[in-house]
Amino acid sequence: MRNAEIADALAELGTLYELDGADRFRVLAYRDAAKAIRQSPVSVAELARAGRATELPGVGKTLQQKIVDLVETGTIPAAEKLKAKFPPSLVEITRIPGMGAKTVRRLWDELGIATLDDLREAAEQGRIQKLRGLGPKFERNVLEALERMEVDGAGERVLLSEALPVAEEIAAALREHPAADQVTVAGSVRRLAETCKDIDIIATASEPKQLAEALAEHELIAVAGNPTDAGLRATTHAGISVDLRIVEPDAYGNLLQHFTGSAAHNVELRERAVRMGLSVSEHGITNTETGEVERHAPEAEVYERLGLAYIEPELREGRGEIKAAERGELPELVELEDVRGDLHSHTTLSDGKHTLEEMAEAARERGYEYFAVTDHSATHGFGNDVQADQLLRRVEEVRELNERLYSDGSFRVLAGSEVNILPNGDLDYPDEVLDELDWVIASVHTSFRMTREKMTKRMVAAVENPRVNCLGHPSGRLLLRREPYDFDVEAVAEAAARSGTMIEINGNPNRRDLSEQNARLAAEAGVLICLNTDAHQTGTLANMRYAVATARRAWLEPKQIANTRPWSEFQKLLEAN
DNA sequence: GCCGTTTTCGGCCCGACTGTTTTCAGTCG
Repeated sequence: MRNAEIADALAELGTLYELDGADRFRVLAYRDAAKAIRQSPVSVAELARAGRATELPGVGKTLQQKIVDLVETGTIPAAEKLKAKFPPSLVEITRIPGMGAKTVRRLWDELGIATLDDLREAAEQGRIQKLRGLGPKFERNVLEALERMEVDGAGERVLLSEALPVAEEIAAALREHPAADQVTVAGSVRRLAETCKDIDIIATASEPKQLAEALAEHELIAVAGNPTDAGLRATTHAGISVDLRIVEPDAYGNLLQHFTGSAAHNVELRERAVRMGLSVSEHGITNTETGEVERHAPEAEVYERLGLAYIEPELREGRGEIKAAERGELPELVELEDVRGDLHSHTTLSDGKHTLEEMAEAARERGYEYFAVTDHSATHGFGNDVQADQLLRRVEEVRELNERLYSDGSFRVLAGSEVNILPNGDLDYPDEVLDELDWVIASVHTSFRMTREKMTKRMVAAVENPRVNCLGHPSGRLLLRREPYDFDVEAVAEAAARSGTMIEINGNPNRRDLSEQNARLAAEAGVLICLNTDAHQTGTLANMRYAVATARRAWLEPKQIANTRPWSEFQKLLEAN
């Protein structure tokens, strides 16, 4: 059973308990545990079977047992009991914005509302507003929320690559406005998360309301609320909501810290503050004894006041960064400027849009020292396959190009291939063809639905193949679209560490694969990570920023990443393998 | 239900907003 399924079951059980009127902290415990399970890089089902699920933060003995029950029988007894008491469709209703478990329970008790259809009917008939504490406005909001849920996926998450350019464009426009002072993108966009629910922008301004009005009039904004001195809430034409908050300059750091999050990070930070006799909020830090409030214009002062080293936004996920900051043991994170080469790209030979020379020149212009072209291999299909004789001609073309354009030695192109890993773990070129290449990436492109055991064996075989330099997009996931295939990340990482095979973080913003959790696990296992774009045209070589973002969120330092090395050292890595 | 340089029991972040209320509960981020 997958981590996501276990997490879903526990989150549902938490909501069932909430409907049953359980203590809110108990409910919170189920939600926190579900989140930790969802984020775990290793199989929680296996952990629980081994009695080790309690190693996860927020999972104790009770939940350990419930996970075992779930994995072995497919259900949790407590959940079955509660589902006999309430229709499980009540859990659906709690997903409507503004409808919590308390309200849903009342509607069930007093009006017998069990489904979304029941709810719509009751609202349309005006039966909800007759209940004490729920008026006509609430009823109207329910109907509007139901409509929004049907019309489009309003409020759904979008890829960072959709949110980030919009956030940057809006922030830049606001900065230009004469009323603006400071403008910073906060929230999950600033943390460079994989996906974002909305865009948060923090600002100070001489004329706050004018700045809010400027946002309302921005060409990307489709719908805007009421501009005030406090800011504005708006929605772009693409359906992304944008929240602008304007504050006094002296508390700018407090507000930025608060709205950068994450929620988990802030909770941990504030719990620590409470132990120090302090109370942290977006308005400042209050001394609980004296009631005195300190405000901080620079964000770093917030961390300093709490006795912590400055924590980079990408690390603020409640994954141990506060303890590390306390001990001065935060990593020196890799930066985009550290990257000296890109080792996964496609050209017109397979499914790319630009030629070998166009791609090479674009890579050189980005300041790289080395660049690998890795078109798809013989069994790729879609009419994009490259047969062995074509590949060997490509090797000649690369040699000729290096000689013609890059003979001064400051830049070189590696002749490579992205070779398919066949279901049995073999590669789809003969060894003597692979021996002609400078660089081999091995990736899974077919037969995703193998058992965990078979898929693990398949990938371990590829990683242990002495002709393979690097494993490509290891999980096969597509963010918001396709789940990763099932394999044992730990086993593959151990095999890669043993055999000196690199594993890539694919910077395609749909992939970000290795994920940040898996990249951290692999690097800790001793795997050398490679940051690649998988660019299919010159423009997407810029996706290196997303590979770096994932690496930073995985706590990676330059030394853990192969292609931060200058060519002379990278070359030695290739020779050693 | 979890967890421990204040605790194995008694705590568990903080504030804004909304819609309904005469002081607040519920929901959200």
